[in-house]
Amino acid sequence: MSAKRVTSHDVARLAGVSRTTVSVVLNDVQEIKISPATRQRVHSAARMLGYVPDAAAQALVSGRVRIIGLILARRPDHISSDAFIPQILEGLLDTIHKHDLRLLIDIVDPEHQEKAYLELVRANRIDGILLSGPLTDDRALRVLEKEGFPTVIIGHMQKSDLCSVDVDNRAAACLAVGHLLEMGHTRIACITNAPLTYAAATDRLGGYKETLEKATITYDPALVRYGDFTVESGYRQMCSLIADQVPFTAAFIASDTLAVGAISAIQEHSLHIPGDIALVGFDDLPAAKYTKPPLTTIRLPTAQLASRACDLLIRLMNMEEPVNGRVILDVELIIRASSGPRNMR
Amino acid sequence: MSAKRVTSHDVARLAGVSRTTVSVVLNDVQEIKISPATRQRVHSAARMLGYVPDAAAQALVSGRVRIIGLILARRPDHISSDAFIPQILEGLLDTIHKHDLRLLIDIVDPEHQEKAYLELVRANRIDGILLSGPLTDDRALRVLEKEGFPTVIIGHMQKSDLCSVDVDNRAAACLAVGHLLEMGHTRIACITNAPLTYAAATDRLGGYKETLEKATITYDPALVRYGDFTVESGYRQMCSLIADQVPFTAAFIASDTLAVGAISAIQEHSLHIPGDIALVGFDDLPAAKYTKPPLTTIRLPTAQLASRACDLLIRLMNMEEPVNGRVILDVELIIRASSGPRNMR
DNA sequence: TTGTAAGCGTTATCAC
DNA sequence: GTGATAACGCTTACAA
Repeated sequence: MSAKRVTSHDVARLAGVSRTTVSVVLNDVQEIKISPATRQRVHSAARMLGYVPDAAAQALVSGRVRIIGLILARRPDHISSDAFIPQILEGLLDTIHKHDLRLLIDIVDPEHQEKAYLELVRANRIDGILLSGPLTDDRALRVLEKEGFPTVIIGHMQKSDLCSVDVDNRAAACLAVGHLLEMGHTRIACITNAPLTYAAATDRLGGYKETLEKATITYDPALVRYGDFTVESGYRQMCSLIADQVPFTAAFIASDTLAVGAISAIQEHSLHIPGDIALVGFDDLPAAKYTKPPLTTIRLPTAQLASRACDLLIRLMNMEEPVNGRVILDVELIIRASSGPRNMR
Repeated sequence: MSAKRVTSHDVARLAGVSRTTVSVVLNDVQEIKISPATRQRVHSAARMLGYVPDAAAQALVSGRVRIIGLILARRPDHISSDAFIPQILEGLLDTIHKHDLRLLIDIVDPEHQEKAYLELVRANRIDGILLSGPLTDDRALRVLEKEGFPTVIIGHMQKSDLCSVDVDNRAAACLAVGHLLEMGHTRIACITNAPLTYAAATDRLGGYKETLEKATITYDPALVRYGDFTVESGYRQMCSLIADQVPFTAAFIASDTLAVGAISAIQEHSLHIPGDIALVGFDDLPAAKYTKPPLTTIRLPTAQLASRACDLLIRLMNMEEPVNGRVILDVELIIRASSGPRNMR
């Protein structure tokens, strides 16, 4: 069936040297001087045979597998439409390739994340973990933290000293709502991206409240709805807002996904965006540019988040104590047509 | 730093047995009878110590790493907005988990795919390969084919006997264009999803031509444009079609991504969809449901494609010669508002 | 400078 | 039934 494996032994024999020499030459060990001639012979023998060292053998002896584990905590029914996953991958792959690492990916249900990654670690399948998603601070994670296993969170986790790379969701929400204030709106509704058990949802709602307070606008719970990740929930909650007849001229939708649903709801009620209701979303998903009208939103630097997290992780893996275990990246307000000035009717 | 690794030795000692017994018990080797009492002792010792066998050691001795490699051939600048990636992952993960496998993912530039996966194979990092994307039939791939390394293509590759799971792009295009014919259109434009060097693009264009021919409509090259994966190219090519003033009342856009751009172009020219130009897309991306108007399109069973490919691969890995090396899955025409009947002006 | 030998943690083959 | 012992392919002291 498949051709017999080429081992360092074969290379050694062809080059007329010992396996040690092969290893030394190919790993470019500086301490040991090898004559250029031998070096050359080894290299060409290796190339000729198409020799690639066995990863398992290397791992067994070195204790490192050169694989990073990316654990995505996602609800199973939301994976297929998760626009962040490709962005995270994009951010990761450059760095990973540059360091000659590989990426092992696993998606776990946030409800039962527990052992998924602990087993990866225990089996020595990965040298470090990148975590993304709505994480609960579970036992497994605390074990890793205590053991000092290289771990970086893309996003945030409460009550944890693990390294993380995140945006300031609260400040970002302030930016979004502040923009609506500037456009002259004072009755601003809010639909959260998720239930408040999710930290990001709480933070974004917190930013919303804070901005209103600063502008001495009383917080009105009647203008707030709680979303649930999906387009449908955006649609539903916007319908609910409109149906309640509590007047508002703008809305901060803490997720573009939900905003798409909200737009649909608004237009079904024959209301105009931004004339009747101005909209600001959150995330700047690829789709945001192509909604009708294009959606003003907060751009999340997802790829950079991932790439910075990866850098941090690699430093942890190399035992260089990271200078800064908590990185906060800036977001950007992307102004498009959905957030026009208040309609002067 | 991190706690010392728990080995089978530790488990053996705690259970008061030999390492062999530990291995036999934990791997549930049927041929060797172990007394229930010892069995029990081993299990509880393992659980107590949190023992997980070292993957590298297992791999070294068994020759299998229990990892599947997913190679995505993608242009680097298109990764972040590739809506297929999450769908593929979704299709894969169930099967992978069920078989206690892991997923190693790598994204390679289609231009320089060559060695990326060959090295993974040579280093024994993966037991099988899943390939997705516009593949060129490169040398590396032919080597793997000759060696009989378990490989399955999600999609299609010309001149290759590798296993694959795909849709019939030509038939799918026929479905799309046929629908437009049924709606009374006879002047139907076409924008391909990609340059014709990509097999899927050729096939879809072929289906377009075939359907017209069957309806005895002469193929008019002036109505055909060649897209290039991006929203922008969809926009540009639709502008070009409109600018040329060759009359048409409908268009088959062989990718939803491009269709989004095309919609934008049409509306910028103050034309109405479907009144002035009816549209059918291809792929049924998550966004298709939320364009304005919602996009009629061909639903690609991406997740199933991936999951079937994974099944096939696992059978290959287990040396069970697959019954059927070429699987073709059905597509579905999703009729939404963008493909209304011809405007009776 | 190069080769010899030990050991990484597991599984598999045997005697016991 | 159970326990030594030999592989798997590599790296790395250490010896030559």
